[in-house]
Amino acid sequence: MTVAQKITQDTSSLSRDGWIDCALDRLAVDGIDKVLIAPLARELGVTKGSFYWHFKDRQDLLDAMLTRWEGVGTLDIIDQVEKAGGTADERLRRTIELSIEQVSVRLEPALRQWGRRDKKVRQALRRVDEHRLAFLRKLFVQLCDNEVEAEARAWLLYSLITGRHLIAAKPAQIKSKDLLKSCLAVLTGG
Amino acid sequence: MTVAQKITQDTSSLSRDGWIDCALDRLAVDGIDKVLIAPLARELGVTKGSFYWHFKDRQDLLDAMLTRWEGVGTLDIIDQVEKAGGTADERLRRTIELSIEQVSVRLEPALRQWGRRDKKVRQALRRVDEHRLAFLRKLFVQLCDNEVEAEARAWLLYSLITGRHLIAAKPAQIKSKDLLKSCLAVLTGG
DNA sequence: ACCTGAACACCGTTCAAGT
DNA sequence: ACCTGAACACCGTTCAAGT
Repeated sequence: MTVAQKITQDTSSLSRDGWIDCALDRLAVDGIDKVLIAPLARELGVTKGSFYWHFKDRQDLLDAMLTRWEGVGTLDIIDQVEKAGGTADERLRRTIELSIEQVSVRLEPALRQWGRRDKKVRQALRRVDEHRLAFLRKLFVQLCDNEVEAEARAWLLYSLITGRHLIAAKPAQIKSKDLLKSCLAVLTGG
Repeated sequence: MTVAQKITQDTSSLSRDGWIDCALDRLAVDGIDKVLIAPLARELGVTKGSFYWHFKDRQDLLDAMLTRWEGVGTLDIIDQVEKAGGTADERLRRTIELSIEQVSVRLEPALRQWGRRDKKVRQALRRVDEHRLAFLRKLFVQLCDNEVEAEARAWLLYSLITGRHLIAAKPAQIKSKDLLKSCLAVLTGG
């Protein structure tokens, strides 16, 4: 590959990435059905026709979005926690702290809803969920020394982390920001 | 109101209900953004124009769908459990059994995702979620005699009930159908 | 290589016209 | 009272034509 070709390709792939970035923002805010070519084109200052140079069709863009999501920002938390080390208890506390700080609070629920209709998305989610659940299970096994109980605790905590934003109520006895901590205390102290 | 007027109104409201039924089915299967007038009209065998006799616009249909959802099928489980009576432990077990049997497994997650974008939907969900969480909290208080801990347990269980369908993994140590039961055992046995 | 512009089918909305 | 049919704006997709 010549330098000219490489530069050209980099530019082209930057342009593709531009569409993907824009589309992921839209997914996080409005859901997959609002990821529309015409509005994205307006936002990027080009015509819709130009989209079809970079992508075969709308599905091609959706596939690229999924690949991007699975490639970055899904394994960060586990890596960070493992690198920091500590006891199982400390690792669990660090995990929920990082879950709260996490930026993709809006992206992941949108992706989960998308996954209810799209098999490829479901499969990508399954890989991520299994990895995270295995991590949590491993930590709970060290605390309760029982595989079945550890699995139940892992599912309870992971359901709370992933599902709490879909529950519209506010806790009555606990401050919202302390909810995860109080729940973890129940799961580790029991 | 004359009988003729009543009959006319009933027919009209049946027709409105026909659109709403159809739309709720579509919501459950494909999400709110696939609740489109033209496809619904085709399914009902009328033109799109007729839609605008029964509804002001698409938003009017969405509002009617929400009202219908909040009116029916949200308080059933709690009513059934309370009517059957029993200890707090028995009531919790009945609650999760009925949650598993529940038909609206697909409708409610779709509605929750819709709620992330629509304030009215979020408010309706909040009323339902608060009612259900208060019910669970009340039962857990009888078991652990601690308001904060009861709240944490209620959130853990409710997150699992509402959020488990969005997690794409399958439990490794537990059969899928026993997951809720095993998790409840952790929450009541601790 | 990358983009424009026009074309076509489809959906939301309106409204005059039918029965 | 209830529906049709045509109209218009908007989005997905294609493709010939530009640079």
